[in-house]
Amino acid sequence: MKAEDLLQGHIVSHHLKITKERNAVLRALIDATETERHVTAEELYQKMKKKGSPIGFATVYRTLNLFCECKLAEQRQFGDGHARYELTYNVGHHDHLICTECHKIIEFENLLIEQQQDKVAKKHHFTVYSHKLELYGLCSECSKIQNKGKKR
Amino acid sequence: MKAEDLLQGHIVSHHLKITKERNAVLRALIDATETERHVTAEELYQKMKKKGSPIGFATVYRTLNLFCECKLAEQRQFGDGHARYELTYNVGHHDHLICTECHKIIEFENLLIEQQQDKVAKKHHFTVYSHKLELYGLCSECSKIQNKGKKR
DNA sequence: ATGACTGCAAACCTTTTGCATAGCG
DNA sequence: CGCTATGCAAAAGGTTTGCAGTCAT
Repeated sequence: MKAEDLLQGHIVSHHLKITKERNAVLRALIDATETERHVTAEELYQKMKKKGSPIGFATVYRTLNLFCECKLAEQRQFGDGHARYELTYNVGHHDHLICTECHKIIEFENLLIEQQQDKVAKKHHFTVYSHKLELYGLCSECSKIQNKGKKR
Repeated sequence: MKAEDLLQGHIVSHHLKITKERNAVLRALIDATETERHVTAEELYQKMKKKGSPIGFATVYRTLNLFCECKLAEQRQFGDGHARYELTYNVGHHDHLICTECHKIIEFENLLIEQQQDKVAKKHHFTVYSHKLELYGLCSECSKIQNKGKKR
């Protein structure tokens, strides 16, 4: 089942409507997945403007919220005041390494960590539905640059 | 070295000034540590108003930012649109379990997770300076209520 | 006295909402 | 047709900033 189908199913079952705007946002989000992956509403807005399918800002936000509701996408806050959206459908869970210098984002998975999280949750009698793990620091390149600066 | 001394040191070395407002915010933040621990600017503002040391909103924010700069406190975003501040000085690192229903926040530490994080960082040649791990779900009490509701 | 700090209100910025119009089903 | 979606602009909500006056050093 493709992302498009999940969206269509959700739309049909909730008596919503398929529109060219919703399709366009989904396509833009899928495109973004190939490259940056974590996109802001503004970035999507600009992308679609350039691509010749201009769309209102409000519609971008409304559409992204719709996507989040049907679990097609997830919203994340990396702390710069801009919400970022990420396609999650058919993508395994993963966490993030974030370079505070060049803003590069690397994804990773670690089973052992997930297992420990379950243990912690159980210990506190929590029913955990989701989690976020973010490591902030310098990527390999930015570490090098930093070190150069420090020598003498 | 106490938190007050750290602040004073930072203030003196940066040619800033010790004021009753800054002292009051620090005291309010220390007080909060005993109970809720993760406080919003608004909560501090209200707390200080009630305590008879009213303060401007802008000053609360400016002071909290100052605290973050000198590593006395940290800002966190738990996703409800309110930045929360937490005293970090002399407090070991910890992560958070967050109840999405009653907003209870439980802190925990897990060495194994930290070790795995180091491994992941090393694998990607990252120099990690900080991290956030947040588990979202229902606390024991809210889980119970939820279950009750589900039983026809 | 000098320069930093405060309070107030206005400005900011991102996100949401109201309303009239357009368009899917 | 009926009802939802869109676009625009205005509103909202949290945080920051400018300014004139106050206060620490």
